[in-house]
Amino acid sequence: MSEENIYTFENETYRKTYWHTCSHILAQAMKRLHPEVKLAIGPSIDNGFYYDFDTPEPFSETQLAELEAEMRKICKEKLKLERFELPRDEAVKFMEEKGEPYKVELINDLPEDAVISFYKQGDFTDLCAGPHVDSTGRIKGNAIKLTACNAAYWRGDSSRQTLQRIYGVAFPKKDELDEYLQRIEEAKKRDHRKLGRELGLFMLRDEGPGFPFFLPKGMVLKNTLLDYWREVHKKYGYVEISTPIMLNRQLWERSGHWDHYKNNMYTTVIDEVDFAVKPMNCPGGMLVYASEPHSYRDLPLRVGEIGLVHRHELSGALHGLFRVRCFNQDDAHVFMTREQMQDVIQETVRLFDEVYSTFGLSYTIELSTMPEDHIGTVEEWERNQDILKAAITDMGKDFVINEGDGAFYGPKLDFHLADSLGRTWQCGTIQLDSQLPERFELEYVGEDGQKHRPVMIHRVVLGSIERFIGVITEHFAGAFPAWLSPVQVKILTVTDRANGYAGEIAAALDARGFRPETDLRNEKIGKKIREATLEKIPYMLVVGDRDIENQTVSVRTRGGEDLGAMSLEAFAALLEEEVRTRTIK
RNA sequence: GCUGAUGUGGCUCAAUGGCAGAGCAUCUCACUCGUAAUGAGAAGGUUGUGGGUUCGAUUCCCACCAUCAGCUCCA
Repeated sequence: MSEENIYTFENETYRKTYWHTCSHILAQAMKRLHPEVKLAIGPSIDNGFYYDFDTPEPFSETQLAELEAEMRKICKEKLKLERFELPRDEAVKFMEEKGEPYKVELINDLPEDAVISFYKQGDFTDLCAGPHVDSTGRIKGNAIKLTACNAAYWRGDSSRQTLQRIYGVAFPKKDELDEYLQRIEEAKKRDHRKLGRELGLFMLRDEGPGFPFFLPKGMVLKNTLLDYWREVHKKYGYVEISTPIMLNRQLWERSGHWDHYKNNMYTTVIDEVDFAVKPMNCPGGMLVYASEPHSYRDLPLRVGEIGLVHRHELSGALHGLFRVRCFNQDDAHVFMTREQMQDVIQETVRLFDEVYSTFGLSYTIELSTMPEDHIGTVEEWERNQDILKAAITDMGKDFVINEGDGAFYGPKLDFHLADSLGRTWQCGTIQLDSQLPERFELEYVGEDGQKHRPVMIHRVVLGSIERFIGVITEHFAGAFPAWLSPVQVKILTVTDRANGYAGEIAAALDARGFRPETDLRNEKIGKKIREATLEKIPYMLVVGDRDIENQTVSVRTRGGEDLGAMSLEAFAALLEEEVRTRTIK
């Protein structure tokens, strides 16, 4: 294989190495221009690289441009990257002499047996495990772009000092960099916050930060989504309940939420009793289960709830519909025997697959394990983690482990979907829980006539309905499939002589359960088409004298395709089929 | 919550220490038109909120609120 082929960006390992070297070049440029700045750490990341620096002031755009220029210079200098190792005490001394306290801390925290390696390029040396490309000349200087400078905590710990993180991207060719930047620009156009306003789906106001308002069209979308949700869940044997939005403190103490999450809960006092607005639906669900005796014959018992929950998220974390303080969870609790656990988990994953594929969404799975702050024994946790792992492994699914990120009551499988910029958002989750049944003393009567304790899963597919709407808005760039589209057909009149006919068409479509709208304005047809297209309405029916005479509608799609004149019957059949099969176009 | 940036009609964006402007949207009038923007006119603003500096603040300063990017968090 030739060298050209080894050093290809298609190869993820090489790409990461390339970016890693870029971060060292950035640090070297920084040291040349600002010798007083302390170095922290600079890895490659999924889509580029960054380096954290300790400096009192953030870097201005001008300074970033200067750094970029210096980086280009370093690339041209073709400095060899040379690796060497030092014993721990010498490594510490080396970095102390260089006046790099962060590096000293990193070295000191390395495990006893760690190999402590450095990379030297010209006059610059950095602590680094590597690997790196062999020379700074490998890096294409004019395809490097420093994209942002933002604050980040030293070692990700919010109680420690704030560093300045400089982000960058780099490619082997200038064209590829331009293409990448172009793609980011394009992606911004499908931002659900922008589309949400343009399409009249939802709004956010200063009067209620993090509390979204749904507008008429957004409400149609939401309700259509919920209709679909109910249809799927009915098929999988779920029943639906609704539990109160506020419950007393005693209940939250019993569930453990008061101890673990009080700071994120909205509370109030009613008749001198503390109440909390629910941040989760489960305690209410426990009460429903416990309200009557259950037989093993009833299990697994699948109980769904579209529950409105409130959580006091940090102001800085709010983000359109992706991160809000009040949202609807498509929650469900499945109560079962221990023997049923694997089957129920797999059945749930199949349900997830069915739902996500309806939207053409792909996901990644994370298995989150026992957090420090947990209830239940370690053995119980490990047993439950193993069950989750076995269930998805058996289905041939890949997953990554997210150590210590489980819910306080149990391990979970999280299903992440990506937004327009490739940022991933947790939507679905399956949480295995044997703690709450214990705390709420849930029981069922077994075949043996004795009382037993069930186990349960907490699960959401869409996650937060609000977040899911945000995700699919970006996924479809606002051009929802016809079955979901708030307006499915817009009837556009050529002249006002067609207004009556347009009204009849609309009424006929409405009677068949479609969602039509008319545009009877005294405007040119070109303008009406343009606006309906921008509204991303799947079908436009142009009606004029000719159509009245022939009793037809002239069909155009939002994609600009002219399907020609056809009878209303023919069009309705076409749309009906598309809606029935939930076709994605 | 932390660091930084931003906040001007419904929307997108100008401008200035001295009368706040455009396009789109809205309303009115004319045009009755066949597949991505017809023309003319009108109306619409205490420049996020509250203080301060100044003869005068939308502009400069401070605080707060919200938004944006990132960090942290996300049961």
